[in-house]
Amino acid sequence: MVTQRVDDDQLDAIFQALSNPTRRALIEELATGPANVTELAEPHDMSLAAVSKHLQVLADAGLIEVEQDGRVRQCHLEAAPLSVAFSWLTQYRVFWEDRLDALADHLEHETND
Amino acid sequence: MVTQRVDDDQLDAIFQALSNPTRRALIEELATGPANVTELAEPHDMSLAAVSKHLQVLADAGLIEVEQDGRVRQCHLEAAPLSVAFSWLTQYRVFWEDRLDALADHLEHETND
DNA sequence: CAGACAGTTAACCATTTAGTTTAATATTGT
DNA sequence: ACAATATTAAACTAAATGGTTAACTGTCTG
Repeated sequence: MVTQRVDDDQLDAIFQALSNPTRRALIEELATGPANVTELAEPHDMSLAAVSKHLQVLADAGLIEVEQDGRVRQCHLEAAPLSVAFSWLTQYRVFWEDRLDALADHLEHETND
Repeated sequence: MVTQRVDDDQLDAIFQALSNPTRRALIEELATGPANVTELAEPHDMSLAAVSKHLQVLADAGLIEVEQDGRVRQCHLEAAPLSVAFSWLTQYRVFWEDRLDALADHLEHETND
């Protein structure tokens, strides 16, 4: 098993990038396939410049890659950083699954009152 | 299967809370068991007030619960919000696993140059 | 009761964030 | 060359963040 050395700065950037609904929506859109900036901006109720900045944040966190093709920029999702965030959370998975199981049990035995 | 309806605000708060290294460290500490504010603050190179504010952020995001016992506050980790963040990432798991597999394959075939 | 202890609140400050609008840059089609 | 297209950059603003110190509140103990 590959133990990845993940530094705080990377996790900061990834979670920070994920903490905004517009950026999460952009990720959701990009999960269906690559798209350029104008396409990505279209459904959002803000200026193109604002979306461009959000994409910059995602790119800085490594969550997307942008490649220029003439005058359009094609953006695509990058897998690795999402899995880094996932890995961090996985550390605590056993903990929370136990707790949620316990909660479920508790609620089950409580249904008769 | 339980499809949980998770609103943007909750995900905002959870990912925002996770985007700071001090707060992630606090979660790591609390994963080993409950602790009070003074105990949690001790290893951190900042004022108690600063740690108190970080704990408030975690509590607002639902990531911890605080119960007062005399003059000490015992904090403990809450399972549900971590699993909410996990669930959001899981949506894209198939996507990124495919990508990472493809990358691994690619690197494997590239080792001979 | 006086003082120590545990912690929060308030007021402040510097920096970052999320948005705006208005240029500026590069590319493409006529 | 010219105008349209795609996008970033710059300059600005309001609000949020992460920290400080100092004051305050509540609880325990001698």
